[in-house]
Amino acid sequence: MDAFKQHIVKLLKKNTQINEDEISTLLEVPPNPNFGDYSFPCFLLAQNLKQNPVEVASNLSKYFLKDEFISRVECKGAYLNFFINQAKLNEVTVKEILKLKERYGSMHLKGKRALIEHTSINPNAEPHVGRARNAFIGDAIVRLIRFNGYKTEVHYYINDIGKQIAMLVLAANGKKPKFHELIDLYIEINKKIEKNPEIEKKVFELLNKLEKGNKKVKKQFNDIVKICVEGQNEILNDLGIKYDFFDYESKYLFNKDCENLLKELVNTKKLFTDNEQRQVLDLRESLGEEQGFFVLTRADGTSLYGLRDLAYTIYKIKKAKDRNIVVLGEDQKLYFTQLRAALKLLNYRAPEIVHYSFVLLQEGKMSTRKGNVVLLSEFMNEAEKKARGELDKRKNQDKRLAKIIGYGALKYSVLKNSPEKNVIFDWDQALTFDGESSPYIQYSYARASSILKKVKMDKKFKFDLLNNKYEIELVKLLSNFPGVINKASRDLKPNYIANYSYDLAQKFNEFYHNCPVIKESGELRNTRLALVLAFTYVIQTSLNLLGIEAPEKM
RNA sequence: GGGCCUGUAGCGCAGUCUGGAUAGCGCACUAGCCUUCUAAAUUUGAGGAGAGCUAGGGGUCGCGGGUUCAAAUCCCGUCAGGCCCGCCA
Repeated sequence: MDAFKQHIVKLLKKNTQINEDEISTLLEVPPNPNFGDYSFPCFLLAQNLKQNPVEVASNLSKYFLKDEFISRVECKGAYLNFFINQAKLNEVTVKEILKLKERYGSMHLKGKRALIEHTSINPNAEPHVGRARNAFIGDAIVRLIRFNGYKTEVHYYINDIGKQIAMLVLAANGKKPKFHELIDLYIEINKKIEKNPEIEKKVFELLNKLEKGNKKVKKQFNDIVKICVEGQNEILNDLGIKYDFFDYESKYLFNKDCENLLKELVNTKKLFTDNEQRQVLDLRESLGEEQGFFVLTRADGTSLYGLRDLAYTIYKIKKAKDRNIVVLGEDQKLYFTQLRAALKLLNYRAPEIVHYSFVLLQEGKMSTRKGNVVLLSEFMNEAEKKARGELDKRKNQDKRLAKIIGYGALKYSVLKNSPEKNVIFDWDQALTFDGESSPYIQYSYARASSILKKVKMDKKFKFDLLNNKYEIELVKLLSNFPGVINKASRDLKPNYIANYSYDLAQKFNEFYHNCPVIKESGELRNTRLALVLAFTYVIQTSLNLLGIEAPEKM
């Protein structure tokens, strides 16, 4: 509807002497379609003119005539309501979609490059559903910016030298555990350490040997990390989530990056050694007394996570030409502002950040250490099982379909929520197949596909025939898609797309119910078929952007 | 103690950035419809299934104040939940 809005803005500018940007923000979509498609509130203008707003609206309305884009203008109270030429919108929208197909809605950027790091789960056990939130959001963002034309590389950061790995090395005791056994080992060793803190000393001994380059210890760490990374990746791949680069934290420990970085930081004059012999960056200028200290090394000079991550982030900044994005949990908010401030001292532009809040359980927080988690693999199995059950009821034998539907439901239940909201995990809600869920959306696509398979479309359209409220609302929503993509990409919020795709599916189902296609004939049938086809492109695109497949039959 | 995020119907959410005309949606609940083209069932009727449609009930937009012609939306305060605050990652 952009062309229509621009047109109205121009007309208003001519007649009010207000500048375009201001008109554009004032111009709104009325709450009720009976009030038109666009509405201009005259309160501000009335204030400037020192006149009654209702009179201003009524005077202004005289200047607007019917034209190619506008069918009529009405005033209602202090509002000037514009009704657009629906036949024109139908034609512009449907033709555009049929021309661009699955590219419709893209921002069509050229020659841009983006880097995104997401998931980056600690390699200590199987991921739980809380961690999956990072992967789903990250993957959806990757799909979104790729769709918009960016050449995109996806990174996964592996904290392969942490305390947790040392604990697992100790727990494994020279054996090579299977991936699914790691979580129990991890819980067990945590319990042991809690009972007997002496064991923790051994953990630090291992870490120390590792940092000094002890080959045997290095290999033990590698073995555990490898099992973990492979296991995690298998699960994520099964969900259709892929990475281009796996970046190992150890690389930044063993190469000279951290050392060089410290030298660079000396030049900022903000680096000091505290009275416990740690190297600390003073960020009080931007972050205040409470949170202004960013500790980079231990007393013995070995690096802390912050320093290694700073080195890694700079490496990414140098690779990312246009957009550099990272997805992190809400627990890292303060940490990230420190990182950002440190980068600023060095004149680097910090990555764009997407924070998400934690998934909680009814009984409280999830903790891998304590073992009170819902594992992602468990969630996936349940989702597939439920979908299988539904398919059996319908005597559908398609093997892949259970995953498409089950995993779709699971991803959708995570992605539909705004990332900053805490979510309390609930099996029934997470696995719902009705209402606001991905099977509902997929179903609408399947219905539309089925129509298209049964009849052939002639390209004899007559767009003014799409004139009942179901058709009109469907076209309008389709025409909003590029705007939704734009916003989602600006704010890095896949939930906008999730919410949109549900609205669209709902509008289609209303249309489906009220507007027969196959039963009709001639131009009406053809034009409706074109609308159905346009719908399938858009709904498929939006599902794909969430990492959800759209099946033609279900 | 300090900082950031969240609070909208019994439950789960959208709307808050960019203030605007009766606060939307889903689940659950009540009453209908089913006609297409997904699936299943039936094919006279009746009934069943459904991830389908329509309508209905249900709201102090956490609470208090302020700004404004106009506040769920902006500002201040307050309460509740989540996250963080120097050798974890």
